[in-house]
Amino acid sequence: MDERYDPKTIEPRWQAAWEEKNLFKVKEEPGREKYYLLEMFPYPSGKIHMGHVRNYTIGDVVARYKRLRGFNVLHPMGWDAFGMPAENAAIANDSHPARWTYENIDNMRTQLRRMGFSYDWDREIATCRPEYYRWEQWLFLRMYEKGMVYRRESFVNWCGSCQTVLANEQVEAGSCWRCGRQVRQKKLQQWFFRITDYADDLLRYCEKLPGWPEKVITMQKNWIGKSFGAEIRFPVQGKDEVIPVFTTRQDTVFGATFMVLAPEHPLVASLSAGTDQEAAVADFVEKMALTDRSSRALENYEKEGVFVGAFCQNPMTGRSMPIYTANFALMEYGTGAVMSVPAHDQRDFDFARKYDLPVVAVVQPPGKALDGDTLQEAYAGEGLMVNSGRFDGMASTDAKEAIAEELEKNGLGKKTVSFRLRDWGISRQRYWGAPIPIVYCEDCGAVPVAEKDLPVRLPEEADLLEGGRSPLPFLESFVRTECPKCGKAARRETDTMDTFVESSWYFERYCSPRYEEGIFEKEAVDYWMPVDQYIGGVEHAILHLLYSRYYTRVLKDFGLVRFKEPFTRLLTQGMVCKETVSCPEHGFLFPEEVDMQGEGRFCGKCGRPAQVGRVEKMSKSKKNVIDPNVLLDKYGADTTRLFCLFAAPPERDLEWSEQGVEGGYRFLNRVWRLAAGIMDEIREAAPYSASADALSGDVKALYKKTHETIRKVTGDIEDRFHFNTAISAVMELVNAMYSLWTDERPQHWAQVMRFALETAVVMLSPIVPHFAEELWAALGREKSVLLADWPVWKEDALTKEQLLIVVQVNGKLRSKFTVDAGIDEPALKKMALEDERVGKFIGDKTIKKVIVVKGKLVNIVV
RNA sequence: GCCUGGGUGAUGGAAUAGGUAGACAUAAGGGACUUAAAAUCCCUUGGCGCUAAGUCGCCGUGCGGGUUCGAUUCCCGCCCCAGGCACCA
Repeated sequence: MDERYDPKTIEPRWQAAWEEKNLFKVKEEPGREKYYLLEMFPYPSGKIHMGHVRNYTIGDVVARYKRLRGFNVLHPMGWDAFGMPAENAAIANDSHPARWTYENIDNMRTQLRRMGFSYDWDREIATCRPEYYRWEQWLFLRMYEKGMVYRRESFVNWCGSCQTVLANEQVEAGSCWRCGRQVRQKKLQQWFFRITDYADDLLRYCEKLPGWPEKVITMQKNWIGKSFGAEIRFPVQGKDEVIPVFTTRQDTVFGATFMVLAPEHPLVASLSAGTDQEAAVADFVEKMALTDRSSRALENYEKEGVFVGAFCQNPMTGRSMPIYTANFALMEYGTGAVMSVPAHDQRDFDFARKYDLPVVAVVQPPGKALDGDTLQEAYAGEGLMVNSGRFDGMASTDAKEAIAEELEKNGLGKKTVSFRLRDWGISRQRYWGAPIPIVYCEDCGAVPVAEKDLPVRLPEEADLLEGGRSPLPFLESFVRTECPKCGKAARRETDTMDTFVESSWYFERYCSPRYEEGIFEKEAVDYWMPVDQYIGGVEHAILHLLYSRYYTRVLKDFGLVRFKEPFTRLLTQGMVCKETVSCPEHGFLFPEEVDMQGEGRFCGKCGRPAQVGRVEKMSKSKKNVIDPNVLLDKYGADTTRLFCLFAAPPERDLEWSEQGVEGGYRFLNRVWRLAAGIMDEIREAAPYSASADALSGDVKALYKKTHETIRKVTGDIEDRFHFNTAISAVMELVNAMYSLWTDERPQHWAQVMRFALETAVVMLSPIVPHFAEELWAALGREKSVLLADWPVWKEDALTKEQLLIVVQVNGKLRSKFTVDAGIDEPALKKMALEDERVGKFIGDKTIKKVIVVKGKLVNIVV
């Protein structure tokens, strides 16, 4: 073998060899146990970043490990290829979203190949291809038939000068990010998936995802947000109208002194019509329409509202309650109307004090009398009922139940639950997405496209219009069609689907990515799914994962899959972080713009001292990024992979460190030097596999250490994915081999060294695959290390003849000694008590108790 | 405000079931090799104190309590950092 470790020559060679022998290509093998390992597929933004490198390295290690354990491993990769950045880039570069996307895919695929990941590239998919999204459209039609999709009016952020919708992150301080014009809320007809029908099921199954991180489960639960309460009906005075409200505090209904409606509530306009409040209400509603949602939801947003000019009646007290419309009421939650109980809700309290509305306390904390007129803040806790008619004196928790019953009995309301989760709006007034397969006919209305006419192709010849507007509504060749029902001239839907739809089922498509007869091949999905291990960033903990869980339920309802939960185990890896460096004049600096002089940092542009800022997530805007290509050029893929795994356990944040990378590179060189140095002597030796008893001294110790390392590494990878400690265990083994690499050649030296080295190579192979292949071949192995077996430790090689015993006095470490493993408890106790150093601490005190932990420790209590 | 993590040497991190705190690595220092440097190999390195030498003493896992023979680990209260949600009635 070569004297020098040279990743530049060995890495491309092994990548080519794997590809040539199709080593990562898999198919269903019904008799063999499968393992589906999936990493979240990337958006093809142009370049792989360190976050991808880390995510896919973790996944690749698990995939390769499971393969060595004998599993039939599915490990695919593809592209989440629709979405807005392609449109923005197309405008910026005067290009086309399709061209931009496909070029990026080619570029990123090349980068991923350079990393040596074990993907079955034959299964690659790009969601922007019609062969993919046609099945999304097909499922949309099935869902439409079943009423799982519907259309209604909903608000979007709208820029009047760009004539386009804006995503929330494109609204900057209430104005369009591109032209600066004030954004307004515009009502549009949009398509929705009825995800709320599954809210309860999605919530209930949160308890049945033991392989998911606790924090993701709680995030999902909170997002679904189930709350128990009651719907109460408030009649409007002098009109034949009723305002239903949802409340979780029906026990406080006697304290409801006014009503608040969301500005978008239909009754706001109708109730104020003809009153002297009409103009004021209209102004207020218009003002709210100009305020974008995100700033309306800000914490210290001042509560404001106007009286709508009408009153309703508290069904329990008969009290006349003024009706207001206010900014803090949300149309999307509950019924869009709030019964306001200022004494027991802080928002209502703030509002009541501002507009001088009556405050009536109806729940009193234990041993305290509340007075609505002098109250300083709302009391939201439990207590005793007062001012509540026949419920007075009852505990408020009991009153909740009793009042709900009373309301139900009198037809004034009922117990109910409400969810925070809303239906999933999937319409995007955008070009670069999957067309929604609907046609609008003057006579028949919205009509689904016939199945035989799928896919509805996105016309790639279209160019974006000024301001980034979608060209689809203006593209006659696309829009003009015939009604599938009556054949008359009709117009196509020009909205496209939210890209979260594509990513909600791609993992199922991977099972049979080229299948043309249906959304997927039943046998393939039945064999591979569900995903055994899913790995990705925590930023997708809510939406992507919730949508995928929902979509899988829909597929199950259609009998297309047999399971409800797509991902058995989930790992959310931490972020990749780095310190920021900024210059007082030039702002944030890229690492290559910083001059390092010892500890000092200077701006590469003006030479002034630069500020070293906090360690933060790598991002282009903070310029604290490292280009993986630079690492690949300098150190190679194996070192890059090793660093990502060694510097931190996967779920924690990883702090970039050039020295850490150097350290990884140094370790590989160290192993290489050892292997090259002893290769001639061990090449012909058979790896030692007989009993440890036939060995002695350091050779025996190394043999045992090797078995211990196998156990440690296997446990770390199998149970916890703690690659950092697995690697450190191999480092220890290598250090042990170094200390045996002297001029001495005791008996069995070559066999044991070979065994240790070979074991280390196999265990390192998931982590640094090219490196491992090279050493494996140098050891004379003809087949790829991918086809090797994961090493197995021998229990009898782990047994120790000598044990280190720790002696404590009153819990403090005072002495240690080694004993024969066979020693019995009384003898051990005796040895501990007779120990000289222990004696010093016992002195003439009386021994109260002696605790013996077998094989480990003796604690003497005096 | 609510919910989740987390806080351990100079640094990244280890301690898997309550049992030797600091594995492994980085950085630093020393030595060997070299004309020299780099690379490499070996050694030292939590803090304080004492010593001729240490299998020496004391302190030490954010802070304050508790449980226990024994707590980085379990319980209670608090502080700080990161992430998520946030007028959800």
